[in-house]
Amino acid sequence: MKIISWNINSLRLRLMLLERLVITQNPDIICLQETKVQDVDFPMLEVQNLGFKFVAFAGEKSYNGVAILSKLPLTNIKKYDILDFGHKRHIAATLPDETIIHNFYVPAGGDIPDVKLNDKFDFKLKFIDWMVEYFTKNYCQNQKIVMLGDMNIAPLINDVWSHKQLLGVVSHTPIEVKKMMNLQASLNWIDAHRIFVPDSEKLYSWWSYRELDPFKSNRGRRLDHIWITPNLGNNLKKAEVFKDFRIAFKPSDHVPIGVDIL
DNA sequence: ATGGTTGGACCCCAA
Repeated sequence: MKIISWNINSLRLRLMLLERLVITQNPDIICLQETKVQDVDFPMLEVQNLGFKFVAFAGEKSYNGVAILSKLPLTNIKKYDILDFGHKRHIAATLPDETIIHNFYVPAGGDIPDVKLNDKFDFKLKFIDWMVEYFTKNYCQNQKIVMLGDMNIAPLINDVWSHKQLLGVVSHTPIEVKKMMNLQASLNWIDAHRIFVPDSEKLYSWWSYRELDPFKSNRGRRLDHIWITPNLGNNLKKAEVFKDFRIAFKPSDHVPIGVDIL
């Protein structure tokens, strides 16, 4: 089973790129963030024509929005309005083999890494706390969970182009990284991509639109993640980053990332 | 040290 996560930054604008992803990678499941489409305008026909019979989405006008596109039946679909901000940043569903998929779009957190000066940063930190509490309280033994999405945090030194220069930049500040480590510890989550790419190697999933030639300057960050519970560890066969999508025509600033799980 | 770009709505906000 191949599962892909992608912050698509407008689903309707990038249906052609989504089609390319489906044709080249043939995933069973695609989890999207920043769909930027309210539910009444969701391009259901287009998505079904790409082969996804089972679709779950939670969207709003202009901002946020998440979706799960699946070739396998989805049951027990859940959408949480985390911290009651009215933001569509979470959707979850259960697969036929009982594996649960949680798709998150964690708040970016604004520019100033200070909760007293910046409400958005406060929201981001509390959002991660909510995730920790949710998984701690709701986990049942032997449950298989895939938790993925745009976490908007690059936790490791080699998840950013310059650890030193980004220590004060929202996405790589010590306080966020600590929160993310708390979350990782909550269920002993496995960071799928770092099983295959050692911590000593640079690995990115996002490059700013403000770079003229993103791969030349290569000032990337790994903001997108796929984590699995330890009981899925032996089933994890591959983890990929589809870098080419960053230099496609009209790209998202994030590229799709994927895992193969038996 | 600063500004650079994009998407979607509206005359700017969030990223």
